[in-house]
Formats: sequence, C-alpha cells, structure tokens
Amino acid sequence: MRVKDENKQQAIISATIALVNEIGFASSSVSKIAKQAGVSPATIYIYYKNKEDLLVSTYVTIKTCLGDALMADFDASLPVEDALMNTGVNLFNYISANSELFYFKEQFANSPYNDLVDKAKVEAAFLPLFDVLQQSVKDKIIKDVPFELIFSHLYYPIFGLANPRLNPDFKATPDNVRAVMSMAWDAIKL
Amino acid sequence: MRVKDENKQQAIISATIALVNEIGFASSSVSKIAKQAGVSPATIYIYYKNKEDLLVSTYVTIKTCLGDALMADFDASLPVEDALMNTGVNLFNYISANSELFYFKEQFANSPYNDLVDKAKVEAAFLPLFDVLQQSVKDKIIKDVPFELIFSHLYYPIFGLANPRLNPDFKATPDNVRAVMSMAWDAIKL
Amino acid sequence: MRVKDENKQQAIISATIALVNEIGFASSSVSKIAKQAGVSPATIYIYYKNKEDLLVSTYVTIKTCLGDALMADFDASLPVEDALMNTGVNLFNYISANSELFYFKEQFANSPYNDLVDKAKVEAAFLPLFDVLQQSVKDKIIKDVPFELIFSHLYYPIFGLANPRLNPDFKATPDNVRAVMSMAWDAIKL
Amino acid sequence: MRVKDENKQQAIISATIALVNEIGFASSSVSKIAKQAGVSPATIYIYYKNKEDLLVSTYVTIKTCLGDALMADFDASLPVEDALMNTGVNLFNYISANSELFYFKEQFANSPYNDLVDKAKVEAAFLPLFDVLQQSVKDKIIKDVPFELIFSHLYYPIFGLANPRLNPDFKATPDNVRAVMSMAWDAIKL
DNA sequence: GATGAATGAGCCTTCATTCAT
DNA sequence: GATGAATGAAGGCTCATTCAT
Repeated sequence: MRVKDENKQQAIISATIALVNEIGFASSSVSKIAKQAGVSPATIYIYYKNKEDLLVSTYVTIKTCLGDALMADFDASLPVEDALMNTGVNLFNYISANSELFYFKEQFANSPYNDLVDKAKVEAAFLPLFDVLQQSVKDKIIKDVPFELIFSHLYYPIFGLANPRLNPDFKATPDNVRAVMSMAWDAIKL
Repeated sequence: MRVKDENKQQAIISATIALVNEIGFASSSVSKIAKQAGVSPATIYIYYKNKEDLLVSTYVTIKTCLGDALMADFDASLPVEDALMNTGVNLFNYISANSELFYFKEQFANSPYNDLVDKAKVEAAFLPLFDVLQQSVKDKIIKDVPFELIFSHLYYPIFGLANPRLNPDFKATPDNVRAVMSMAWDAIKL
Repeated sequence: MRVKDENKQQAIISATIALVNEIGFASSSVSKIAKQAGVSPATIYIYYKNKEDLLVSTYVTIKTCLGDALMADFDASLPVEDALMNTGVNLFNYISANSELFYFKEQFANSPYNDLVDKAKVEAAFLPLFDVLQQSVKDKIIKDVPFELIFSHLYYPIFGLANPRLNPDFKATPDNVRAVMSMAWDAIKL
Repeated sequence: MRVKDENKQQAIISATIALVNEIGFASSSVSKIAKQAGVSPATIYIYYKNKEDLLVSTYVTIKTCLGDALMADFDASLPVEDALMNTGVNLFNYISANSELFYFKEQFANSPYNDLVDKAKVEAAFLPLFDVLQQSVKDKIIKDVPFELIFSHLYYPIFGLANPRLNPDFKATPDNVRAVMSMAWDAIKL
C-alpha cells in the first residue's frame, strides 16, 4: 500500500486556512482549496471524508495546538496569579506567532460548523487549569462564581483584542499583554 | 404605481435573521431566504442591491439597535461604576429579549462580511460612554490603559457568555449578570 | 382619453437602437431599454405588445426608411444604368447619415427575429425598381438571370462594405461609392 | 485519471450549431445546449471557459473550415478567371453540403460576438488569393480598386444568395452558381 | 495514492411581464 | 397614460462530490 503524502496533507491544511482567512468561510470551495494547495479536488477526499470533515478537522487541530500552547509549562505549584499570568502570556505569544491559525479559529467558532465539534475533546487540555482554579476558590483566593464567569474574564478579552477584525489597531506589546492579564486577575481575585 | 410594502421588507429581514441563525451564514441562500419570507427571490433585489447588501444592512440595523439599547438612559452624572453597571444590565436584558438579533450579529461579526461595515457609523452611539471613561481616567477612578483594554473587559465577557454557541449552559440570571459586571468593574477600576 | 406621448415613443425607439448596437441583441433587456429611454419598463408595454413587437416594429420602421431613401427621386425614364447608380448613391448616403439604423438592421436581419417580418410589406417600395429591371431584361440591356442574382450583385456588396463590423476600414468616399456601383453595373449589364 | 471524451466535445459543438440555427442566437442558453448535447451544463465548462468562449470557438472553427474549403486546390498558375471561378464553386459546394455551419456563421458574424474574433487568424487562409489578385491588378487584368471592393463583389453575393433567411427561394444549381461567378468576374475584370 | 473528467443540484441574479396605484 | 413594485421562470455559472484511469 502506498503511503499518504504528509506534505500533501499539510499543503491542504495550509491552503484551507489561508483561503478561509482571505476570502472567507462561505466562498472557500473545495476546488479553490485544492487549487491553492496544488492538488486535485479528488485528492482532498482521500484525506477527508468531505468538506465538513476537512474544516472541522482543521479547526480541532488548531484548537488543540492553542490549548497546548496556553498550558505549556503550566505549573500548578506556582501562586495562581503567576500561573494564570503565564497562560495569558503564552496565549498571546502563540497568537502573535500564529495569527493565521487564530484567525481561522475565530471565524470557525462563530459559524454553525462549530456545533459539530466535540467540546470535551477540545477542552481536555485545560483540566489542570480547572483543578487549580477550583482549589483557589476553596482557598478563597478567587471569587466563588460559576467557572464560565472566571473564564470569560480570563480569556475573552484576549480573544477580542487579538482579533484584527475587531481591534485592528491593538498591538500586543508585552506591556499591553501584562496589563490585560493583570486586569483579568483583578476581575477574578477575591 | 404600486408602493413599497413595508411588511414585505420586514419579512425579508426577519427571514434573513431566522434562517442565518438556524442553518448558518454560508448555507442561507437568497432563494431560501425568499421562501422563508414568503416572497419571490426577485423581490429581495428590489429592497437590496445584492445578497451582500442584504446581510450587511441587516447587521448594521441590529448593531445600531444593540448600541441604542446599551446606552438607553445613559446618565453621565451617575458614579461611573453605576453608569457602567447599567449599560451591562441593559445589554444583557436586550440580548435576552432579542437573542435572535444577537446571535446573528455574532456570526456576522466574525465573518469576512464584517470588513464591509462602516465602523464609525456603528460606534457613534458609544461616544457619550467614551467621554465618561476618559474623564474617569483623568479623575484616577479607572486605570490609565488604552481604551480597547477597558472595553475588552467591560463587554467581551458578556458577549461570550451570552453566546449559546460558546456557553450553552450559561443562564443570564440577575445574579450572574451583576456578578459579571462587578468583575468587570474590578478589572478596570484603579 | 390621454394621448400617447410621441416623444416617449421616439425615446423608446432610439434607446432600443442605441442599446442593441452597443451591447448587442441578446443582452438588450426590456428594463435596460426602459432605463436608457428614461421611462418605466411598464411604459414600453403601452406602446408595444411585448419585446418581440418592439424589436420587429423598430426593424420594419428602419427597413421602410431605407427603402424609401434608396428609391428617392427614382426616375424610370432615365437610362437604367443611371437610375441604378442613383439608388446606390442614395443608399450609401442614407447609410452614412444613419449608420445607427443600418447597423441595427444588419444585426436584426441575421437574427431569428427576421423570420417574423412580413417581407412583402417591406419590399413594396422596390416595385418600381423591379419593373425597370424587368423591362431592361426584355430590352436586352441587362442579363437574363433570376432577379435574386441581379439584386445580390447590386446591393449586397454595399451592405457588406458599409458594415463596420465586416469592413472596419472601408471609407464610403464618393469615388469608392461610384466604383462599387460601376462594378455592379458591369456585373449585371449584358 | 479520466481522459477528455472527444465525442463529448463534438456533441457540444454540434448541439450548439443545431440549436442556434433552430431557435436563434439569443435563446440558446447553456443549459439548453447541454441538454441537446446530452451532457451536464457543468461539462460544457470543462471544454470552454464560458458561453462566449463556446460560441466564439465554434465560429472560428467553422470560419476556418470555410476558408479551407474555398481555397481547396487553389491553383495560382491558372488564369485568374478560372481560379476565382473555382473558389466560388468550392464555396457553393461547401455551403450546400454544410448549410448548418454556414447558417451559424452568418448569424454569428452579424452579432456583437463577432467583435471578439481575431480577424487575422481567420483570414490567414486567403493569403494566396490576395497575392493572385494583387498580381492581376498589376497585370491590368482586374480593376485597380481597393481590395475590399473586389472581395465584396466576389463573395458577398454568394453569401447573401446562399442564406435561406435572405433568399428562401434561391436554388444553388450549377447554372446559377456559374452565373453568379461569371457576373462577379464581369464586375472585377478590367 | 492521485488525478482530471464529469455531473445534478444549486448558486446569485436578471429576465419579460403584470399588477396596483 | 404612466409608473415602480412584484414575480416565477430562467439565465450563466460553480458547487461538493464521484468516476475511471
């Protein structure tokens, strides 16, 4: 049996991301993606079941990378404030270095395709973070509110600010990044 | 000469919002929208130049309503904390009562169509809010950071939480709402 | 009863001719013609039964004018050669002064709409010419061949030469015109 | 990989010609042509960039065949009169045997699509004929007038006569054909 | 595995025409 | 008489997907 060509698959993923970012989700047809990737439309169907599978898979891959980046070197033994600050800085750094991936993710997450994603799988990376937060609540270090509130203040500001569509003029300087995270900490700390 | 039927235009807008929310942005074809609205596809082109115009116009209308709702009864003479709290509560109330509009707006704002919107026009409603915040910075009541940071902590958590796609389980109870806004205030206050 | 507006009808005819000449027969829709004429599409249906009627009527009008022009001052008492020469010069002059009409006519005559035209009506103007030719055959001045052959040599060269689509570089100078007709005479004379 | 089906392309061309001849240029939609050819509308776009390309390509093919037929066995060493007579007979024969092609060509040449054709390419076949005529002018055998005049008398009568739309009753009998060409010769000879 | 050919369904838009004023 | 609103049908074309090689 011949082996799937890793380069070809990567070319398809890159083409998908680039094209969706450039001309948008709805206009990105399979044949345009194929052309951009330098393969035949039929080839895409060797790697993915259909268009939906291609898009969802690409999204899941990105989301996983993003989760891993955010949690890189996560140290539960640090003071919570510092541990969280690290995740924010990590997130900003990753987004800055991989803006294409982030941009795609935002567009996808707000499209109906998002409903097809297995949330649990995508959120697995954050479990250690959950634990730390849970403990911090018990220790009366952070506010005792539903987790969604904590998360919404921790990361939604970052997502919004890093999105050039929403904030075309925002610059993710180290100062700005630390300021955002510091404000987030003020929001959630007791 | 026949006169333009106001009901017809409203039916088209409603159909657009309902359909986009139901089956998504990319799948909502002009003829499906027409069918849902109970008019001929051709009729849509009497009211809108093309599909893009229909979608963008609908978005701008919604965005304007949202801005107006958020700023309703805005009272610059109140303590900032209270004035801001009011905007948050207004926003939540409006979203709760008009989830369809909000849902459409979120999907639109993260699609490439968003680039076609005249931002200045849409942001006009918020000018009084800008002024109050600016003064509060001078009065050393809130932090002296770029405005985008302030806004990102004030409203992005709400947008995220209110989005059933992102937080299907969140309930906008008065307690939760006040908690979110209170956290936002902690984030931005000096 | 209100009276039909002569100016309006003329505007419609002019618009039809101009538009058909510019963008072609198939692309000239009723609403485009209406816009060019400065009237409502519905107005056209007051003057003409439908699109076909508009086009055919316009053609018949033009064709009649052309026949009249060609036969203007036709003098059966002149020597045939001179009488024919006059028709050719007349034709050239008319075409030069009314190229728009001629251009429309050529396009129409080679379209399937042509089949809808009542030929007899259009050819009525030429009857005196037929008579003269018939007599000339009897007098053994011109060749005894089917009339179509005579006509084909008398006027098709002119039609072809005067058509900028077929002969973009031809100039209808008096010299050229006389040369063409002189050649035509050589073709048909005995 | 599947290979392009030559039969399919030929079916498309034949369908185009047949349909255009039957219902006319403007009414011949791509999907009607596809149906007539027994293929999917989308298939046509594999062979041609768009409708315009389909029509123009078909025309150029026909025009080339016609030029080749007219010039078949062209013998520059014959007396001009005979050489020209041969071209006329060739032309008539070809038209008689391929009236469909001729009919299409006439309709096309008088439509605005004609402007899209590369004239030089289409006229290449006639170069030997040009040479002979040029020499005959020098030899004072034919009249010294612009070439367009010569051509207009040589072939436009044929085109007109062979066109059933213009001359529904004309029969291209050998006698008639020789008569037309003989008249043409009288027109151009010195 | 990889491909370009092939397709029916559907896209957005405009059509010729009629309606209500 | 004159009009812009309204429409079902059809326009050219592209879609996601499968086929044959």
